[in-house]
Amino acid sequence: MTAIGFEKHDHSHCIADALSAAETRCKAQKLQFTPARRRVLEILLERHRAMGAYEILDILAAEGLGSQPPVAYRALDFLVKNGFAHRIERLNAYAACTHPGEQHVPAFLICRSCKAVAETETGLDSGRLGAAARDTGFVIEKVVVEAEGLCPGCAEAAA
Amino acid sequence: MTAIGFEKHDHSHCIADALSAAETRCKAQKLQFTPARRRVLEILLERHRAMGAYEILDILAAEGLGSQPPVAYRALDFLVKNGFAHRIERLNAYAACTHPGEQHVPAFLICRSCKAVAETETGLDSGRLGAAARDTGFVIEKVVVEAEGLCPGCAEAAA
DNA sequence: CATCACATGTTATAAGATAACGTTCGAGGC
DNA sequence: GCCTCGAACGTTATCTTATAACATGTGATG
Ligand SMILES: [Zn+2]
Ligand SMILES: [Zn+2]
Ligand SMILES: [Zn+2]
Ligand SMILES: [Zn+2]
Repeated sequence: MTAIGFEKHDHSHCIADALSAAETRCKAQKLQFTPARRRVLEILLERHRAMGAYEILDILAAEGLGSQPPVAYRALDFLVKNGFAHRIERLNAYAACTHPGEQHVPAFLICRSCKAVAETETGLDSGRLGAAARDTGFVIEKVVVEAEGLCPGCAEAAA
Repeated sequence: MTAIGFEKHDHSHCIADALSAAETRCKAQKLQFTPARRRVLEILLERHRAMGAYEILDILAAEGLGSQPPVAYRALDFLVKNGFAHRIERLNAYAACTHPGEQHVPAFLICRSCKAVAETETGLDSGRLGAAARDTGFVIEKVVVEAEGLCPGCAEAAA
């Protein structure tokens, strides 16, 4: 039982499921799901939270999968580029995507107290931002939407 | 004439206006608008774009206003905390607020080609994100909305 | 087997940010 | 006038995050 998107759930299987789904998709798209890449995704899925590159690197190093920064950054670049994980700008951290494969614009709810991160989604033309872009002629290619605040649990504890 | 929000305008006066407005507000709110803080805001207004802390520090250093990182970071912290400037997560950079004093949630349009940054605004409950937060009981305190793409000028040049 | 693309190993360094500690200086109380 | 306090500042050192650059391995293709 781990907090995911602020809800509890038994996810003894969902790591394996997500990994095998990733494996399948990599095969289909001729992407190389190498041991380091696979292990980094697995780490993100296990922890089910945002993790810094160096935090991940520490784990890889302890397991003999490499000890230099590029090892972690290369794996993360691969995962992010191919939609298996997201970078969370606000935290300089990374988290496994909760609905990989589907085309989507992720948005995050970040608890400033317990550091939990939930992924939800938004549109590329997120409300007024899209309107502003259309007004000015700006062509949006990517949108970062990250909210910071208190998750249900921490909000209750604080009240 | 400088690009502001992707439009051209003569802003020979707007720097001075913004500075005196800041001065007035600081006086009213008993905030100390010290030389370093004032100069950093002025630098951001002059350049009218997002600038890194070290880029600003270089200028301060050349002018004898201090040469160590905390000098720049302290001034920027003050400006951001009090709404005179914004931090742009995606760029690890800072920009003067284009409508200080007014309570608002800034959103940015960032040109990946020419690096221009335009500030617009959005709501705290930005569309689907707000809905997701309400569904889960998450309490949003702050929202980061940053879009990356091509400004009108660069989009045209690329077409 | 030659070649090419891609992944990896490794070293070094760049870029961004903060911790910590002492000093200065002005406003408000005595 | 003097004391005291807090906010700002000066300075040193260090920490975190990220990338440049170059050498090496390896599997697919023709
Ligand atoms: Zn996702
Ligand atoms: Zn929480
Ligand atoms: Zn603003
Ligand atoms: Zn542009």
